[in-house]
Amino acid sequence: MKASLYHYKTLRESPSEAELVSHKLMIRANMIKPLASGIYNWLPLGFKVLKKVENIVREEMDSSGCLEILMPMVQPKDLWDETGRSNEYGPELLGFRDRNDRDFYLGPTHEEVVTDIGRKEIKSPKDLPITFYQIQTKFRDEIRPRFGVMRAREFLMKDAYSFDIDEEAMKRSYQLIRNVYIKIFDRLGLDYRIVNADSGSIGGSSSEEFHVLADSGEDVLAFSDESDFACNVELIEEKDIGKIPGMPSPDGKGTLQIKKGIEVGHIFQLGDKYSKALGLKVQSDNVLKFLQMGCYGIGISRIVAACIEQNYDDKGIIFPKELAPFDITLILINQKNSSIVDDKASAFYEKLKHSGFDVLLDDRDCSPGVKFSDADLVGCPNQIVISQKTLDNDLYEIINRADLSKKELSESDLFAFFS
RNA sequence: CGGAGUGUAGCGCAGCCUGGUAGCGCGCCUGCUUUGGGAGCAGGAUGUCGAAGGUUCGAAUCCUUUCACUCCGACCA
Repeated sequence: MKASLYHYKTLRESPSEAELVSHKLMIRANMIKPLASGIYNWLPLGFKVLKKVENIVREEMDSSGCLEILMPMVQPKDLWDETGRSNEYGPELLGFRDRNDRDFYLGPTHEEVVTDIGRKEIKSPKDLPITFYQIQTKFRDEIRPRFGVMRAREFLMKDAYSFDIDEEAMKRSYQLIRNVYIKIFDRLGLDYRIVNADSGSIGGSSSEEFHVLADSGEDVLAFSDESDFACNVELIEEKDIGKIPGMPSPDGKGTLQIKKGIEVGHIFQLGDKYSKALGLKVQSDNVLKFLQMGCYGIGISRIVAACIEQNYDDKGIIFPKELAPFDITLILINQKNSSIVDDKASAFYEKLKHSGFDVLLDDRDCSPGVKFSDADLVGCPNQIVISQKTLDNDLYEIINRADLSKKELSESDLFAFFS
């Protein structure tokens, strides 16, 4: 992509409403633009990153055998009355009425709809196990949206739902998806923890959350310094929270410490809560059995913000390789007055593209400082400088965004460096 | 919903106290010069001063109402 043709416009100052680092940087990098409280436009650069997260999640879900579907965002209130959640979920449900006086909600989650699909599609134990998932916009009328896309009212989520014949099988499905989640978050390059958590209004017997560790996190996690034990302190009596640091771990291994986390994934063993409420059952061994369900969420848009919370410096975002909007930014110095720089860069750009790299060619007519600053701000992992100086020596200068170290390499060394 | 704050050009802000018809920096447009870490000079465009009502000869400024946005809290797969 040529920067002159891309909507590559950054802000020097962050708007006053932004408080969180990720929110400020996303706005300065022109990734997102607010439309209303908790409702955002995703502009080209931000959308590109969002799609990278989405694609990683999709790839891993697909390869584990989950089946992608797309459920409607608009859901009939009747369905929510069947499970009783139209009351339970409360004012977070944004509803409206159609021209025939039928009530609808904008979907905050899809247990009801997917269970309805289940009772229409799953007729026999032979149809099991099966897991459906979707990547789709959710709407929750949060009491207080904040922190940009971190806690937005409208946001992008991957939600998956497993169906099994009995509890044992359900637990297997749960474990399988738990492992998929581990793969996903490893690939995303995030520092995260899996913690026991409260199931809240989704319900079910047990649930675990995936948290990206960050000081700006809204959740407080307690975990052992020697074992895998970890939990969300929402499970602990408030008066006891202060006593946690230094306490022996409940599993007997190590002592507890506390860190803040951003919840980016949550997996639940739902049991038969929804299958009973909506009558989802099949005949097995001459008896009708309610299906055992699990549900599994990942906050796609939240991950973009959480990733930035974990990867930035005073110059801007430092995207991990898998999420960077571009692999390489080519920075042209004074290309306007040097046709050699211009020609060489164009040829090199094509070559990199053909080698499979996603490259941003910064051919804008502006001073080098602007290009360097913008490249640092949007956080692509590598910058390659092309100037008369480097061309005279037949070298390319490559700058590593993470530590801003510089290296001069010949073209062949450079390709070797990237492969 | 309780508490606090902010709305003035695309962004950041001043002006308001003490009423006199709107300004600064960045950005944007034009031209010339410049080009290795947010360039210089010259010229230029852009505002229903969040909205409505009131007071006044006159309101960005004072009063009332209202809307939006942000922060703290409660809340939150």
